[in-house]
Amino acid sequence: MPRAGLARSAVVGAAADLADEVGYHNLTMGLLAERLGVRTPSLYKHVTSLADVQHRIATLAVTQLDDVTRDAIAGWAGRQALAALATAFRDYIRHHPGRYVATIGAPMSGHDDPLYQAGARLLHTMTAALRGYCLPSDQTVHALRTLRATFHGFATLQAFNGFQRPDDPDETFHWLIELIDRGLRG
Amino acid sequence: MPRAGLARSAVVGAAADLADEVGYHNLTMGLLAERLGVRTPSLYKHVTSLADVQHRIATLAVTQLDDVTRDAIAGWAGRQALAALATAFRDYIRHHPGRYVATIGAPMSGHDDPLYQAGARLLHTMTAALRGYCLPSDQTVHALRTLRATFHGFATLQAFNGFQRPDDPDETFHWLIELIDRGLRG
DNA sequence: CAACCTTGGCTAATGGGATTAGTTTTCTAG
DNA sequence: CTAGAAAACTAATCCCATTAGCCAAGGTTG
Repeated sequence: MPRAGLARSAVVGAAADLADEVGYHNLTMGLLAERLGVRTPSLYKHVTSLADVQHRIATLAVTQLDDVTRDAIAGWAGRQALAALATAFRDYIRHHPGRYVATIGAPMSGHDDPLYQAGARLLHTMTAALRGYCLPSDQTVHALRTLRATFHGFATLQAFNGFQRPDDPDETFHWLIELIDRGLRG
Repeated sequence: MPRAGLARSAVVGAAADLADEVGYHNLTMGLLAERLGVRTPSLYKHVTSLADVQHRIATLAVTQLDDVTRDAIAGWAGRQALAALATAFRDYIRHHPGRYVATIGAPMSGHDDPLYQAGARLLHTMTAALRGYCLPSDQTVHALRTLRATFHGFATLQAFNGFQRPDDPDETFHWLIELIDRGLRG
């Protein structure tokens, strides 16, 4: 048998790609093995289970999400930063729907879980994006949660084709950003 | 064999209860059959598949969600209506986490799908809740989508235990309502 | 160079969940 | 009282995750 020369990162990367292509819930060990040119049980030399794969996809996604949002908000403040953050978020989800679904409700073992740490970094980035609004420190938590909830909700609706009417989702998106911007002042 | 005397609605009801108890993704045909005092294959006399059960749970959930929100906003307008709507939404999800998860990304076949129709009724109810803000008609769509996205996002984060910090989610919730209220004026 | 041993792949087998086929029992209408 | 529809049941199939146990590849070490 010629060796496939797999590395864990290659397995996770392929799994993430596959999740984006076929949908997170259709990602199966058999499919992943096929994509890697290997038999299903061989995967268990690199990952411990399907749940493990899913957890790693989630971690990858949150890490990448932090990267792109960090880039996006660089050099902006206030409403510009908010819009940049939201747009980066949405674009990532549009291009990586499977990865994104992996992050929804992904279980975390504790504070030393890489997924937790990636999440903490992302939260930190989002905090930076809000800096321009000069919120009182006791309100930052609420603002962050609001942002998370809003982006998440919008992304989910869009990802699952929740906008049935013909009206342009982009327009709604900008409308939403304006609303939050107004709300964060006042 | 004494007959269990099942009806489709009883099956779906038990499935919804079970989903709330054990978690949507742990709902299995075997578990459902056991709950109903019946063997697994017998269920197929009442529903066509697990996907069918899931779809029916989603429809039930959206219908009930419409009922409770409709009751909640009756007699209120403006910010009161908004708060009543949001609170009803959240309470329902808190009490019925499994049902709620069923609605996330539930596939719909078309405009004659009962799930679609329940969704349309709910949208109608939400429109009524916003009436007090006297929005220009071309903005109603955007406002509705924003509400949906926001509630959905908040509910998801709460359902999946997304609020890691010790700060009170209730406080965030009220903060969020204030923010939207401010945003809807202006 | 050759024995070695770790690594990564394979086949075969197990177990659980969904679903189908075919049979039997219970009601209910006539 | 009986026939036939409705609703259970048992047995069997298929798909997927996972485990057990075997084997080759290829670097390492004397």
